[in-house]
Amino acid sequence: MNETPAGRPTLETVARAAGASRATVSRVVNGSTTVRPDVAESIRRAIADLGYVPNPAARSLVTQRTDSIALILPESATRVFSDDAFFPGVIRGVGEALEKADKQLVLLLASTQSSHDRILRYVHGRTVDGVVLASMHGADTLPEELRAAGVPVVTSGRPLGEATVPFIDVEHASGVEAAMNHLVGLGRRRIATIAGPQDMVAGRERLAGYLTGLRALPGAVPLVEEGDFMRQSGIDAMERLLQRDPGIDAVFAASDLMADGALRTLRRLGRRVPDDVAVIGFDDVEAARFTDPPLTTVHQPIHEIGTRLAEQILRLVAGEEVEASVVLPTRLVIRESA
Amino acid sequence: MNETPAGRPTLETVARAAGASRATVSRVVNGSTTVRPDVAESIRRAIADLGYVPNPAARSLVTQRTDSIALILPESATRVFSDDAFFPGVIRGVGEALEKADKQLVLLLASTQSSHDRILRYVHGRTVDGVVLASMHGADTLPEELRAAGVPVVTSGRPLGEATVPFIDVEHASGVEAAMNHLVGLGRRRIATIAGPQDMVAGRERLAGYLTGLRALPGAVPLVEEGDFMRQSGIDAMERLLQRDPGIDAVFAASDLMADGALRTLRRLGRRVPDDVAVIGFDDVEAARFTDPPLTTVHQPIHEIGTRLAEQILRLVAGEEVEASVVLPTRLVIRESA
DNA sequence: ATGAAAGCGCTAACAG
DNA sequence: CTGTTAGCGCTTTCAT
Repeated sequence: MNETPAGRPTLETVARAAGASRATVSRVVNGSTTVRPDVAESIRRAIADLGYVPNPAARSLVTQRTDSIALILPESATRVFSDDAFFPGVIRGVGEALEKADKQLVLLLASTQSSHDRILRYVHGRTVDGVVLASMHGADTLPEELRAAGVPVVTSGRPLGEATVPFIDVEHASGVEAAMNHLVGLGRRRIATIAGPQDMVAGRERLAGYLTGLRALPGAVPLVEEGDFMRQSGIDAMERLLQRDPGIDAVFAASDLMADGALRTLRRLGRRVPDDVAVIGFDDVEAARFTDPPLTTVHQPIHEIGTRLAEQILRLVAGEEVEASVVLPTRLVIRESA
Repeated sequence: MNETPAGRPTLETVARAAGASRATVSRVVNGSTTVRPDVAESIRRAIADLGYVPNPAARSLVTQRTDSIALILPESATRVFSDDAFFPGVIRGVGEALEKADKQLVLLLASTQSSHDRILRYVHGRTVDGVVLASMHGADTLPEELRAAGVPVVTSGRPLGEATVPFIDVEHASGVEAAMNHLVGLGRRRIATIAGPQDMVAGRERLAGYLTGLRALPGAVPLVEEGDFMRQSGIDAMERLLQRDPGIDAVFAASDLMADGALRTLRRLGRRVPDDVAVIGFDDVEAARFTDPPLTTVHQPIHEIGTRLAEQILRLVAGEEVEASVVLPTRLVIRESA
């Protein structure tokens, strides 16, 4: 059922059909200009007639290129994957940009620790020309190992330690500070935060932004509970926050999902939003427009992160230099919750 | 910066270092048992010392296998991608199952029409051993074209027309019927539905389930508004529904996102859920547990769809037979909204 | 402008 | 159990 009677046509097949040599056909296939127009034309016809498609394996073997890029999503990423629009958005961004460059996207899900090795093997085998790493946790050794393997790498999110590879990130802290200023301007004085995991840069920097922003309020004490960026943790953290200080009049959550969770707890406990408590999130995912009330949030250009990642890795693969880092702006999107 | 001083080690390099022939080294690499233990051992050591990793291109060239599977997400899928947990869930399922089989996942995003051709070329080039197609729209010609190309294919979701390739789907209609029975049992008599797009099987079958379920209510007339599975369309459809019949006491939405939208409209218009209007969704995405009130919904095993898809394509690629279709059960998950 | 020839790194008969 | 020998399909000098 899978037998191809005559086998797929090869360069040789086309060459014979067109009365040319393999080399010339190869030139036509690769768009060389040094082929006589009429010859090129007859070769193109033969290609169409025979339905010839180049064999990428054979091509890679000699060119040492594969024209494909790996996107690695570590465990921490896939865990959040189920209810967060961030990674799907990045995937889309990277995918679309790569498609324009006629490169393939190979998705490597590093769900378990063992897949770490598998990925390294894979990359070592040079099945891809470059790697885009959606790194998240600080302890991640993958960026460095990949770099050591000699593969072009770019990561999403600044690494926690010293950055050894180029990365794309967004202005977490300044976005949060804008949110804090907004709250202060609204007259809020008891501002709490639901922070993200402190082993991720995004979690740390957003918390730093909160602390900085709080300085605009002389004498104000930080009120922090930590979550894991997901909804349930926002629900729980908000409860703890209210227990610690029932007089909270505003809360900044480090993700929209956690902010939504906070909204739920506030509603359950009879607090009106934004009248009693103002709430601001971070991410500006689609769902933030549909919470009740709609969420004021710090927007980050998710799709652009993807396209920039793609852009950078394509440059690196082409042997060009790239900036050590690109940090995209964030901005406050004001909706009814604050 | 990318120059490898000595070039990557090849079979030949290893063979010389271990004092064996290329063939024997190849045997060791591929786990053949017919190699003398001590020889195998010294070869393994040489492999480790040199950091040898097989070149997949060279291997594919001769074996005609690539050990990778493509997952194609058509335009309709990527559009929903931004706020729906369905495709991310399927990707995870497929990815994990493939990882266990030591196969790679190549993600092909068919965002535009032009990418249709690109994909076909890609598949024709045999860069992948098989294809998993997340087909959705009825008019989709891709399944048939891929089949014609002679590549093993399995699709997610029964095709609208005649099924020409094996597929995995869920019991849409019976799940909806269970939801309808539940509503009827609750004493609801004016049951409306927010249907999905009618050019998708999921949309059609869920509507069919509604119509069938309605028959339990003698004399009841269908009340249908169509959405696109996303939140905003649920908001809008619910408004139209209420305009057509303010006395509606229950609504079945063909997706959780649309059900959430309906919840919002109902709340805005002062209807209490479930007291005045009961609401049931479909999908059982994570977000359904966090709507207000939590959504009663028809559960479909998203992750399992992914693993089954992987299982099937691996079978096909291995030359084994597979069932023409696998239809997974759905079940009603009762929460506070109905 | 075109062809001949070499070879990318690997596997798979086939001998031995 | 191991080595020799052919290629897999393509690109790329190097001649012509």
